[in-house]
Amino acid sequence: MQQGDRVPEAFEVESQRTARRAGGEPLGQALLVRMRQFGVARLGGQVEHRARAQAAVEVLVQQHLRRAQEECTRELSGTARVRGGRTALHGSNLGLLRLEIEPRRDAASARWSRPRTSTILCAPMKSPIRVRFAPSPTGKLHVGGARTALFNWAYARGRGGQFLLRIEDTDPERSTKEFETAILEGLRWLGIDWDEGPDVGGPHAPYHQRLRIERHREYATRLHVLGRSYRCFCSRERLDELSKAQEAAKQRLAYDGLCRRLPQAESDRRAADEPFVTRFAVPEGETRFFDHVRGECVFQNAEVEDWVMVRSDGNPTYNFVVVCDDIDMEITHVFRGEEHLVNTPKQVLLYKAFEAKVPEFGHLPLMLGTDKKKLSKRTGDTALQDYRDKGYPKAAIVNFLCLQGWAIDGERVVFSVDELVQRFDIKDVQKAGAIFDLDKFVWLAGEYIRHEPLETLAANCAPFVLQAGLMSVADIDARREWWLSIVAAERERLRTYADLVGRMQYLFAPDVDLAWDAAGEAAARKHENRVATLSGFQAWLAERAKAGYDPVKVRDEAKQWVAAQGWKIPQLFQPLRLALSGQMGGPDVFDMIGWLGVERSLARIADAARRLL
RNA sequence: GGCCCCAUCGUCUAGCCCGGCCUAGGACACAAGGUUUUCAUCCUUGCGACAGGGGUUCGAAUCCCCUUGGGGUCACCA
Repeated sequence: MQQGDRVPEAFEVESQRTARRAGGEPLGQALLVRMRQFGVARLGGQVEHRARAQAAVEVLVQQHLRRAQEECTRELSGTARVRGGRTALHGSNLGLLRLEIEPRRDAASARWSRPRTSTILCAPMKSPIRVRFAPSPTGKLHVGGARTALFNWAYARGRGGQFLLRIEDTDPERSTKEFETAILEGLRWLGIDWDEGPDVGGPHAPYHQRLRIERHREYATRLHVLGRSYRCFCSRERLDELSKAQEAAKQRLAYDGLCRRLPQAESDRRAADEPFVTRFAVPEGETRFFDHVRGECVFQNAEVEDWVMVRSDGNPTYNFVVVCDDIDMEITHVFRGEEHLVNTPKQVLLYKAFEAKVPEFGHLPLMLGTDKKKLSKRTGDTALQDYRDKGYPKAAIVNFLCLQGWAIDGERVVFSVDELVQRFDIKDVQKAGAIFDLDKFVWLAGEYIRHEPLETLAANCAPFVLQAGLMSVADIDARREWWLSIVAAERERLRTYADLVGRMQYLFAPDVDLAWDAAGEAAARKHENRVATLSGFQAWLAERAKAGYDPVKVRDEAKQWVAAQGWKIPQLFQPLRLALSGQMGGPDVFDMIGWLGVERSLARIADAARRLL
């Protein structure tokens, strides 16, 4: 698992939730659970909340036992029961937990293990889990990136770890401050916060990769001194020819290592007046690493080329700096998109060259377009901003993004961010790529809208109505009741906040020659006596409204009146709906009359009667 | 093409690691019906999958192998 060659000294900590998410309840001292039984493994964990301690510890122990089993199948087999978990958490810094390990059969020897008990020592500690999201400000925040950030964040928050943000702006050509700001803003909008980052600082500042260049150079020098890298003087031309020849010979495309064989003296001499890049000298053998999504991964080093570490202009490349920064920032878990899987052996080799602890990885499945290829602009909106601008509720976006590659339990679809944090585990993410299911996204957005408190919904819709120029802030304030009743009536038809604009546009249109949609007009025209009913109703309403207009009363009376005329309900209502709104569907027509006012309604009915002849 | 990854309803997924509770569960979409002044919501029902082939086993969606299919990646970009 961990390099496949040793059992880690202590496992990374798992915890229930961070203090800040504990819903205002008082928290106990953060405790580390350390177990030293079984002769082979120590299991670590962190527990925070007293009331939850028992359950938390139990979960931890189960999880860690399971991992320990994978780690050393022969030595360890069993499930643990935790007793007396509370004793560990009486506000003291130290505590003891007793474990009972049930007997279990060892598959290899077919022998039963002895039932055992074990004691765990608990001591406070800083959570060692540190994850990061490292976007490159060369474009808007991609929804896939947003999901990666979300998973990293949830992982950290769910177990008392730290989440940091680092801006990978080492490509000066394409990086812009605007994109950087937009990305930060987008993440924050989603509800993601970071413990360390470019704007909030932190003990490992700076968090702009570009500003860490001196540090990167130190690392590069160190590697050079170690003899793990070498200068390469090969010209572009030679490299081009090389790959052309390799392609023709159907060989793999890779640097052939010519300069690796250069004597040191010659390399030093040529370095004085010739341009060169620095390549990493990939050793022989194979490289293993643990991936929480895919399990143990093995790559043959022979397949990894001597990649360029430092460019001819002296700037290090991505694969190099990402490792330097992750080492410096003490990153313990690297969760990122699957496209980075093939970069991983290069990076692992670097960690080893620096004799640094290799983090655990987790390569998230790609988000696919309808063409089953990596989600691109060709097959739909890819930027988080696009969905935000279209008025998708952010909780729906978060929820939906998580659903791409992860499921809370297979039954439930709608869940909150809190639940995500509580339940998310990297090991539960799907290995296969997920096609971005827009239909489901739209449905989910509607689901959130339908459950939002009315005031909140109205506030969320308002910017779109404002932007469309339908109303001003002053209008909304002045006609608050009116505005809210419209939102309330339309909500079940909304899938995005922006949908409201189209739904209520008719209220602001002129009363003559209102735009009609085809389906609505067709529905109205299929009634032979449409003009008669409309005109009849117009007269009735004009008369009736003299006594004041109350939708509830008028609705009842109108229905009776329609029945008395011997008409069928749709004969009046379909043309009437068209007359008022120009649309086929919509809220109750008497509500519409209320919103429009009797005066304007009568005008529209008269106009429709004329147009429907 | 080399290397790597993946494979359950049309789509998102549960189950797979630790084989029997699976005549494979949920959700979206679709279809039918009900409620309704329409649209929508809501409710009920239906349709619908373990890629194929070999093993291992008393038993495989679950473990192993092969085939097929899909994807990723092969920059002095991140």
